[in-house]
Amino acid sequence: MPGSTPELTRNAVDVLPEGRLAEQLQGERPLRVKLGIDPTTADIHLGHTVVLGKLAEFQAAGHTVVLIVGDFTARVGDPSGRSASRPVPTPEEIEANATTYQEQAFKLLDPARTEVRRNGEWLDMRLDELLRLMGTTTVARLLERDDFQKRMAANAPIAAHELLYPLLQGYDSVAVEADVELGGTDQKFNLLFGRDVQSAYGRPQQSIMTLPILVGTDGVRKMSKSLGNYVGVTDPPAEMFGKLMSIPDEAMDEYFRLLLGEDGRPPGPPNQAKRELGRRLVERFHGAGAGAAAEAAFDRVFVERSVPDDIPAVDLGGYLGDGDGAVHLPRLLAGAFGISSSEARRLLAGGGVKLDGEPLAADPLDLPAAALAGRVLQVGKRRFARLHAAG
RNA sequence: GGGGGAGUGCCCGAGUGGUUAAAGGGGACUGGCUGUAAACCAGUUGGCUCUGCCUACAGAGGUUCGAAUCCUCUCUCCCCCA
Repeated sequence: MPGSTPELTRNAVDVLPEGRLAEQLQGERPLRVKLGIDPTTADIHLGHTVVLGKLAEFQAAGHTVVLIVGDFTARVGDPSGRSASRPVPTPEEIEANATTYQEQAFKLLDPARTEVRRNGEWLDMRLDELLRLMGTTTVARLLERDDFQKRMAANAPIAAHELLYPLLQGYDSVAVEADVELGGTDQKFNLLFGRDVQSAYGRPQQSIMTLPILVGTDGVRKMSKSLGNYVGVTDPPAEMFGKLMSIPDEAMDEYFRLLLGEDGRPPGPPNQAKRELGRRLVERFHGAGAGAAAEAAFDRVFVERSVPDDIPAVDLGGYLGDGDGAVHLPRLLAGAFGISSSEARRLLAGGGVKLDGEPLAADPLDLPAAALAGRVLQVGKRRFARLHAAG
């Protein structure tokens, strides 16, 4: 099969066992390359796309991608990198997420060369089958992983079912006859464990490849929805561009390398490089032309300090006081921006609220609707609302 | 099953009867500077019909003029023994 080892292993951290992938690539048969994603949150973010991008490379080389949507494993919760058991999403949430995941994954993957499977197909097994699966390993093996060692050292709980996670993920590999499995570096234990499960079931063992974990927009912690430092692949262009502009300079090299396949960030002023990063990633997810448009919109707001094109409209009608035609600002701000009215008061007092670009005093908390209608209310640098007269 | 320890605001963590909406740190937000970077400076960080009121220190009840702090029961977690 085509696809040279050096190309396909670019950016990889571990490719194990040594030399195995190269052998597999010598074969005649397209490889079955597996990735499992648990639909525990609604969005795929750029961090996931590091691995998805690698899968796309395998596809381009003629191999088959097996994307496993972990509708069943989502109920267990992957302990990887976790210092606590995670909250379990409801079946409805899992189902909703599972659907959008496929859509989002196809922003990078070729649907024609992707086999999408849900692991509920085979993991919802009889107890005797589960016992057989559990019998393939030992408690010591399951506990030897780092995250558990840390939890034990910290006296943090480990739920019994969490122990099963690697077995279940490994069984996925048996079920789909995976030749290769990809994952983040935090998946190394699970991926290697899959090999043991495969061999216990008399199947050929997969090789594994781990890829670096992308740092979030804060430049410190890994990108994750729950940490709020993520860029979602479905984020609107302006938001995506803006988030990318806010990453620390130090993170740029990594973004260029892992997301764009470059050797690092281009030379020149950091600001220019970051703009290029933003443009190119927006193009990738929103199509040609979207990048330049997002950049232009960004400049209007942050360089020219003017108001973005499409901002939400707020009808003053719902905020009028008792008959006197006055609008209570805290309530208006609360309704328009989804903050509490107490927070709105604080922002007013701190000079964080503007009307048509002019700071709004906290002194009169009630303003006549006539003084607000048609004007633009702004909180901080990036939250806007256009006010409309009642009616 | 027996014994011991612990549960505080977004997170960590101080506080063991009274000026405690609760020290300190982190994070976040706002303002300044700027490249929506970093660093730095300043402010804010429970809610509301906001010179006041309400809710809050796992939950419920109780003692007290007054409780996060004392008592009882419940729930959850950790450790040791079995």
